[in-house]
Amino acid sequence: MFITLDLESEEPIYTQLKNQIIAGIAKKELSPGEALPSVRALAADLGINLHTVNKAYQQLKQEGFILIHRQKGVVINPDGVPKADAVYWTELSAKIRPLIAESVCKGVSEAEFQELCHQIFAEFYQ
Amino acid sequence: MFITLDLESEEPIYTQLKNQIIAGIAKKELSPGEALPSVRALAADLGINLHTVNKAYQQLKQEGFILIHRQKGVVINPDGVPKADAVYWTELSAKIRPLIAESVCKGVSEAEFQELCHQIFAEFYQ
DNA sequence: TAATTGTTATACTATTAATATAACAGATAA
DNA sequence: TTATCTGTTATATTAATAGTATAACAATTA
Repeated sequence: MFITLDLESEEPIYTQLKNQIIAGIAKKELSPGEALPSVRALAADLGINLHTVNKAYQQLKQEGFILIHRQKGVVINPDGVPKADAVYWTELSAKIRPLIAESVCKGVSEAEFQELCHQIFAEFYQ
Repeated sequence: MFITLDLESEEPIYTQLKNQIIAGIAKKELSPGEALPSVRALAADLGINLHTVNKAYQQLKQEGFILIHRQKGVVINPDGVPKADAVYWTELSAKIRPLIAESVCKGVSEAEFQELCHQIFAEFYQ
């Protein structure tokens, strides 16, 4: 599980970190129960601050991706990630809608959009 | 063309404004060449500051959705919105990828995801 | 001449992102 | 016992962004 950060990006560091861990779980590079580095170890490894890693971990915990034991450390949720519920579908729609609106304006067909999504799904099913 | 803002939202006001104008173009509620309110008029109408509207307009201009004539006002691009190019496809992928990664983690199948996209596309082709 | 247009400039408040230290409490290893 | 490591909490600072508030400018139009 490699993590690469773009410190010049407009995307906050903690968001990049969150998304890469989520991608790692989706690609099964990270398995349920598997340990993640401590906040201090990962911060040192990535050359960033302890609190930036902690912010990413706290949000991942809040969303059910990981568990944090006070003295044992951080692990990928052994029970798996909570399944999509109605709230998640609503939030997902709200995130995708502006992307589709812009695509429609720019002449992207539904088939082209679906093909792009298909290719991205394939990245997670290797 | 109705615009509704959620001043409590974490989404910046100028972003909400941008997205609703883009959605208006996608739904053909706004046609090429059609005039938009002046920055002052729209700001007064929405109860927000002139500069917030101006920021949205400037970004829409930068991305080719609208034209701004110094004394004539603001119009939807009469030549239509620039078609998707390689850069746009790359940016679109980067925005969709984390959404798909999270969906995969939460047990959403590709078919379910595609169906959601299909329904959203349908909103723009009524 | 007066009003309206986009534009620019300055200033201020509030929030967020990121960093820097420091300390605490509980568990574990020497 | 002591030292170390864990997540956690607290405080402080810097930088950037979002939003607002005025004010003024230049060009067009009524």
